[in-house]
Amino acid sequence: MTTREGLTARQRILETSYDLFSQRGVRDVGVDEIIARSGVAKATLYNHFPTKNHLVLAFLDLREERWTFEMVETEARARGQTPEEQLLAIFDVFGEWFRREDFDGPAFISVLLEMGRLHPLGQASIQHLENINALVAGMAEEAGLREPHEFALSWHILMKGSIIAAIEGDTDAAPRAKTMARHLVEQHRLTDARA
Amino acid sequence: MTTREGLTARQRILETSYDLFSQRGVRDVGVDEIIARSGVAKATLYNHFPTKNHLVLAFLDLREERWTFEMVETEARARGQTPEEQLLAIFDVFGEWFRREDFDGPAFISVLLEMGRLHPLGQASIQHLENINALVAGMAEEAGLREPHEFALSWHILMKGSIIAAIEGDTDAAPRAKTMARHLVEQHRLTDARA
DNA sequence: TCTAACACAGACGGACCTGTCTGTTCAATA
DNA sequence: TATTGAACAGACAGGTCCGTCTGTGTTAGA
Repeated sequence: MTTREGLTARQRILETSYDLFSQRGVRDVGVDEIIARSGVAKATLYNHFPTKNHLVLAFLDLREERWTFEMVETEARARGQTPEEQLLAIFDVFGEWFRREDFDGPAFISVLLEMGRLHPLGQASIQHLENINALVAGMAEEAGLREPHEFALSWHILMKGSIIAAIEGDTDAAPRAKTMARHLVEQHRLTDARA
Repeated sequence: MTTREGLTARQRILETSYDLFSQRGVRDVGVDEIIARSGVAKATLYNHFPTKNHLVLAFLDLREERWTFEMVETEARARGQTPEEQLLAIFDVFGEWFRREDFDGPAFISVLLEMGRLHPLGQASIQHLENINALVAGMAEEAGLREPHEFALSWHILMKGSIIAAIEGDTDAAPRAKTMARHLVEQHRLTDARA
């Protein structure tokens, strides 16, 4: 089952796909390149993933696990003492992500724009984006903010906008978004008077 | 030079490309489809545009003319009495754009994500996005806001974020962004006390 | 030792892509 | 009328892509 490096063929395929898809997009990377790079036979790939679309779906799931949950949620929760601070820490995590030399860009948004919202992969991406929304809404609820769902939708605009800005080259997109995010939190605090 | 419908071959090619590229992205549409749809010979297309990339560049220029200037700038300026109102009116224009049945999504961001920031088409898209930034900065200057360039970068985050949210399905992304935009304006007003 | 499951290697078909090429038609102009 | 430039029509080459297929090797367990 396992070969050199202690990874199964399926794992090697998925790891290679993760790297290539993240860096260059799902349309620019063909199965032949994935096969060559992961040192796997074509039949093996198609044994584990019936079509390329299935492989992309597996990639998106893995992306959610690593990016949404391990990088964004776990890191943000670890950096803040209070739920409010944890929310704001998302943009500190973003700031470091934006500056990494291997900054890979937004997988869900890229797939959504590449494939369109009607395509199955676009639909899957929308679902993953909604999961991010639910995550933010949950943290807003923990922070005792009012209208956590509406809050999350606005918050997510800041997240997505700052990511695109970072790709464009704005290296300070994260602190910029964080400032706006702070005002949004203030607007949603129950104890605060409404503007 | 001109044929039926009074359009030159070049114009027909560009109009067809505009519709197809806007709706489905530059990677999903091949030159054969553009030829068939615009009723033009292949040699004619390659007479006017040396490569497909040249055609995409012409599309991006046309997009800037129609979307950035005619739709966003002109409409926003027409709807507001004061420069501040004109800035905020951008999100009213967005609100109507998002709800149009032929809402076509963000061309510059899509091409940037599809091709990558190093590709010539990605570079061209970044340039067009920076032109939007300059436009916003100019309007901020007219409104007498402090730090118009920094303001524009934050403002643009709201624009881009709301567009992605709209594609995702958030039909109220525009008013949501407008609320945050209003607070951003307040933060940059000279006459206002800082927080 | 034999067998069954898995993985490797790579050819192949059919569809698509971009860009080039040949040849024809048509309209304006000299 | 003759010519010239532009566009039409479509075959074609060279490449890529996805997915199928055949055949070989390797490993684990009965």
